[in-house]
Amino acid sequence: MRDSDIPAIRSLELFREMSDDSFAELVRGAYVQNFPPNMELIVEGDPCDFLHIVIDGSVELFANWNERETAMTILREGATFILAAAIRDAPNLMSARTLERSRIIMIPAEDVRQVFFQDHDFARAIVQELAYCYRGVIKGVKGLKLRTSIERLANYLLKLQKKMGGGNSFELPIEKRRLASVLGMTPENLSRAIKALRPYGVLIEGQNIEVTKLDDLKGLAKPTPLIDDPRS
Amino acid sequence: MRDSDIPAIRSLELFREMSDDSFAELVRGAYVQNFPPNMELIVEGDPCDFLHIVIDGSVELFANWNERETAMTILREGATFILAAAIRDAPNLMSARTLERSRIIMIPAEDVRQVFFQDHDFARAIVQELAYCYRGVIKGVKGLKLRTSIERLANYLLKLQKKMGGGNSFELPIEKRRLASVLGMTPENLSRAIKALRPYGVLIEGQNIEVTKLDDLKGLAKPTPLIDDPRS
DNA sequence: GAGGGAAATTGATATGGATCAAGTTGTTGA
DNA sequence: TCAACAACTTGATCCATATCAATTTCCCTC
Repeated sequence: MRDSDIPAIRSLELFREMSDDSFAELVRGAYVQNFPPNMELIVEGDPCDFLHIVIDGSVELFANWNERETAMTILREGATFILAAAIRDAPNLMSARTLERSRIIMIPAEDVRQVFFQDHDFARAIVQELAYCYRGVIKGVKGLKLRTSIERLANYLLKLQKKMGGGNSFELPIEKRRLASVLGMTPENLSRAIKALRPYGVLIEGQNIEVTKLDDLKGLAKPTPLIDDPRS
Repeated sequence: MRDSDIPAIRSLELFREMSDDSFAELVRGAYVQNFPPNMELIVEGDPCDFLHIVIDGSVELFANWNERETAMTILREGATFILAAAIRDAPNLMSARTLERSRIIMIPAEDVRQVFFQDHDFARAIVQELAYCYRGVIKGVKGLKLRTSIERLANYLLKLQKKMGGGNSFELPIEKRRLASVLGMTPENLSRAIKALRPYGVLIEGQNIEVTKLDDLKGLAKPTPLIDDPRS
């Protein structure tokens, strides 16, 4: 690991409050690596040896069953993954691949469990992070079971629009076929869903998104913090 | 709380390893109560004041959006709920209602956070429990996104059969309409799915289930520990 | 700047699952 | 014991979404 990485890591929520000693111990055993796009970092079913953290780039978590595949989520800088498996010393439930050139920290799961006991603040941070992830998945299930695919798309766009600063023009950060999979639909259907949002002021051309009639879109999407606010 | 409740609580995984002092502190502030069937224990969106644990009976976690409702899961003795919300001091993402007469412990969330810091073993148990719940939800999402409703039903039956001792005759522990909702389908569709499993040796009449050709059913269900094993 | 390959779109069609409308069975409580 | 109500089932139909096939667009590489 380069020394220049350390401040960025230290400033992550997971490590911000812990003691210098504990942090040093975690860093000692950690690897930081650059991966090319489309690199499989971990495979579903394999034992979990490292807690991973995305420093830069993006990573797709996905799962397979019976020849089928689905994207579970897309992670960006600051996100941790495989925390639950690392804590339980259990096999990974999801695979992970980079979507672009990405920089990843890998901390031995054993070290994480170790430092968890030594450092109250780290323990608190871990449990907060885990609870945060849990709630994120619950929100995802609620979206899947309670909404149609068009409603999910509409809410995704609203969330993205907010994240991108609230303007009415912004960029789609991922390929459409991956977005389709995350939202639980086929690429073909996403295309049609996009067209179906035209009357609500949504225009998507390539990666460019324009959202004019925000209120109309909200009227369709009916966003609620209990599904759509990642904090909360 | 009755003194006679204490041993049962102490023997739960969450409290088994902790010190007597810490346990006493938790118990001091806790309530144990019997609730009638169909009682709303908590409401989605409300602040979370208590960690709940089912001692006896069963509880349905469910969620609503836009006039629609879905069952997220059914909990039985030993299960905790609203742990993540309690830890994050965040609003409940799900509502809960009893399905039958049930006995529930309620521990003030504040006490849980307090004792988390005092007692390493409790902290470890909390984090294990939370990671367990997280992985449970992930498995649920995988089932929802990767399987058809008939495949979900088939896997549900295989899991239940195993849980009930492995015989080829056992009872459905919940109403079909709730099972339908948990599995992400309508009651009408569950009826048809049940009929569609006849050729695979499944016969369900009322609450009675008979599973003859296990191998055929497994051939259809293709169970995997990465979705269907609650431990793992 | 042309060629090739992947991604995206479009149209046609199939299908899983939802909805609606009766029935039927089952349960409960007076 | 029976009335009343809820749960379940069944059939008919509808709708959302998947699938299949054919282009078209985009992007990357040479």
